[in-house]
Amino acid sequence: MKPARKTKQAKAGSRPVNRRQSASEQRRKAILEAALEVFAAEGFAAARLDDVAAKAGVAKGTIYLFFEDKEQLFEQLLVSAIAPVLSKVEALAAAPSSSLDEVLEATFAQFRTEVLATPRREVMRLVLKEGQRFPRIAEVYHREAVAKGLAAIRQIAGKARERGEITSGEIERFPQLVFAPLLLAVVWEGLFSRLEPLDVEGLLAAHRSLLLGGKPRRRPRRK
Amino acid sequence: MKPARKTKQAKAGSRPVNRRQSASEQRRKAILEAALEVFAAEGFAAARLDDVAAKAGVAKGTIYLFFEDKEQLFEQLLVSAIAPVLSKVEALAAAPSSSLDEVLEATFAQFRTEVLATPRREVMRLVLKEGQRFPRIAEVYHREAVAKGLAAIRQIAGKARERGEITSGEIERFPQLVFAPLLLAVVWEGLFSRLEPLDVEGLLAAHRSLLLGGKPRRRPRRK
Amino acid sequence: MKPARKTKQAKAGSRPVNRRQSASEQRRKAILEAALEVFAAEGFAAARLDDVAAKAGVAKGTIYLFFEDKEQLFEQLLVSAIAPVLSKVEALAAAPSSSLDEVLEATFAQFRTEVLATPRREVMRLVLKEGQRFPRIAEVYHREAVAKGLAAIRQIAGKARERGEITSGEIERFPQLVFAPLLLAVVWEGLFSRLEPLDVEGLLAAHRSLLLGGKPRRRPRRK
Amino acid sequence: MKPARKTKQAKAGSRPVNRRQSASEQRRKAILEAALEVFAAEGFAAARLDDVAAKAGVAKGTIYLFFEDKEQLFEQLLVSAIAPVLSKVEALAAAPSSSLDEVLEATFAQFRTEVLATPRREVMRLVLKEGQRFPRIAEVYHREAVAKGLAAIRQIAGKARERGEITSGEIERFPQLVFAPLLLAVVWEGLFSRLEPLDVEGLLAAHRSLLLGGKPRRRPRRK
DNA sequence: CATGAATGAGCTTTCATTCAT
DNA sequence: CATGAATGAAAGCTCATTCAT
Repeated sequence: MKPARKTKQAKAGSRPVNRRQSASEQRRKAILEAALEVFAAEGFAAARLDDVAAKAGVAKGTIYLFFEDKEQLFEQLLVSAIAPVLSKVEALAAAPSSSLDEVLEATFAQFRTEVLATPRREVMRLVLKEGQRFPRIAEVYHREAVAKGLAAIRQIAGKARERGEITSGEIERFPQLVFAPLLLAVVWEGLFSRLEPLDVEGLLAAHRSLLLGGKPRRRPRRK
Repeated sequence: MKPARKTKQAKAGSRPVNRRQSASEQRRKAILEAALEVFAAEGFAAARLDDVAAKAGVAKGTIYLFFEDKEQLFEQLLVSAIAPVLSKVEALAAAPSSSLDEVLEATFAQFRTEVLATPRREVMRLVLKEGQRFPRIAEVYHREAVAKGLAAIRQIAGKARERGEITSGEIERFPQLVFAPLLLAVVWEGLFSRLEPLDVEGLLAAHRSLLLGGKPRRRPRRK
Repeated sequence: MKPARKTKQAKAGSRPVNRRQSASEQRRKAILEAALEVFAAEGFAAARLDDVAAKAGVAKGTIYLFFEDKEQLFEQLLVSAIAPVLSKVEALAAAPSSSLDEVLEATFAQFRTEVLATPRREVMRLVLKEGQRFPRIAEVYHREAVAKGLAAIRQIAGKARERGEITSGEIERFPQLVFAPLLLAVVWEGLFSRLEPLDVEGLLAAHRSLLLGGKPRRRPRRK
Repeated sequence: MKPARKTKQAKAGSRPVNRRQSASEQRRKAILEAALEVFAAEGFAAARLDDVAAKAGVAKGTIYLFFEDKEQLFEQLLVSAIAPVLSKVEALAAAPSSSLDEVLEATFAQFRTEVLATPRREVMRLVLKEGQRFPRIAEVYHREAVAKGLAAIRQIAGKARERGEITSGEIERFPQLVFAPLLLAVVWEGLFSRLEPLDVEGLLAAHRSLLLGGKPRRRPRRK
């Protein structure tokens, strides 16, 4: 709660103040980015703030101008990274006409490009790794990402059943089943891709096929 | 890899030697058990060998009679815990006649009773959490558990397809899809069950239904 | 010793300069006052210049416009606080006619109102606490306060002996004996008054009685 | 509460155990002695545990085997040093026949040899310096030393008055007056003896003289 | 002049590892 | 073999001091 973005003069638009603000904001961002890298590589306990500072190009003490302590840095890092995820998935859920297969394909594709291929995948891994020791993080992730994602899947599956695209209610009762292979992909890429690469696109296509009762309508584009 | 398991001569030796060995082996077991508890609760970096020693009822120095250092203890702990898992799954795979649904039900049930309900679930979580930082562990887990498990699933799915129980080859190409909800269950129980309990049995029943193309033959027993 | 008190031209200068000077002087005073509070509460080493700046209502950097560093601030604070004490005691010593008892009563009363009841008591405590680590402070205090005070006491006692009010030369040889209970009062109030309140007025009255050989002439006014 | 002097086998009197115990006790003593030196020289806040460890001839971590943290070390140091002071003064008070002057002379002499000339004088100074920031220390010092000392003085003065050696009740009402020059001596030697040596023996002799109404019976031995 | 963000040396504390007993 | 006291490197955090604005 220290550098509480003093918005005074925000309207006057005076350059120096803005420059200051954005410089401060840039520093904060740099620290968060560096922290994500280091925490992702080492885990919370083994991460050294020295490394974070070095990677961010600031002095050790500077971190403490923005964050109370190591734990706060960690939590704020994850919380701030988790929050903005939801919107797009919910947008997909709200999209009216598309078939279930199309929605799933779009969703899975988005997951691959927006999560698996970006630093966000590290955020997800960190939640997996440290969520048990940082209940607040597990809560936030559940509230902001998991609950909303599952609700969206339920909604999508409900519409699909109404349209007759699927018959059983399994997905509505256990929307986690739709997500499970995404989780597996994140974990696999972190642990085993070096030993046995995983064709995530193929995996998710096959998953869609299963979800639709073995009758996929669209072929996935091979890369 | 120093004190390389002087086990498995239990029957051959003279009594006093055996007693010594078994006393030593008990100590080793006690340390490994304590280590699993502590590592599971704290993660590798935050775990203190003081706590391991206290929980195991030995002096701190004793740990170093059995293990080179903290890292060796951790790796041997996981390696020794991973090894014995495989046999039963492979036995299931080899069982000739049963239907796919039956094999899956038995496998999932076994996973629930043998992994989810036992300390082995902590082993799996530790692999998830620390596998990236301990490539050797990821390797062992992949070789001993993942690869064998996937091979077994492939084999089972192959037989089922030959028998016409399923038509598509998705499962054979991506046996990970069969395993994904198990992974999800392990993760969910660690992170979210406090916030939103998960009916694992129901989840896995629904999963089986999906894998079979939406036509399950057996109803899961509700508890 | 850098910004050496540009005071005492208050009357001669042109107005704007004066206003500037007095604004600067006010800042300096504010810093010194804040510093006294903080140093008194925490001691030199534990005092934080952040707190001083906040209490003084200036930025941290401003302190360095007036003082070279923390140590200079501390020394100048004490030196400036010690200097002005002497005059009044010396005035008392010079007062010709009054009896020893009267002079002592006046002196002790003055000590109670001018030191014990004011922030100056903190100055004295700080000298006690930090004088050993800051020899310059001990020197200044000795030169400006102790030596002059003892000389005054000697002078007073000399006159009293000439007048026959006292017979022995103890006080002249050890004027510290006159001062000792004052010191004790300062220390006691800092450490023990919470546990066992001290009637300082009574103490000093009794002390006067002893100094006069057990024959006090005036009764102290009870408050 | 860590090294809780495990007295097991205390009776068996086996050498090794005793040696161990005394080795541990010696270490503890060494740390306490070193700590007294360092704290006395620097004050609590400025003292570095590195220095304490070096002076004690142990590693930094060793301090933490005996004391929870810096503050505990400081408090235990003072508390343990304060406790044993009382006995001798109380013994003097109980001594039946001696004249007040004799008792005072013995007491003051003892103070000079047992406090002023020993490290105990640093203990007293530390209480003066840090008692305000460590109320527990002020309490202990008040309870163990001050209160008992004052009670003893009161008792002695009472007997003296019964015997007609003194007439007034000042000392009984304010026994602090007897102690004040001792306090002054401790402070003076710490701050000013370099600038102006103090003949403590003479001071205390003169003080005795004043306390007795100006009629001392015994001449102090000049050194 | 005044500011306060930034710095980094320095301190306390922890804990894996060693080794005399 | 087993112990656990001792070690000291390493890490988190503070705060006097600086300097661009």
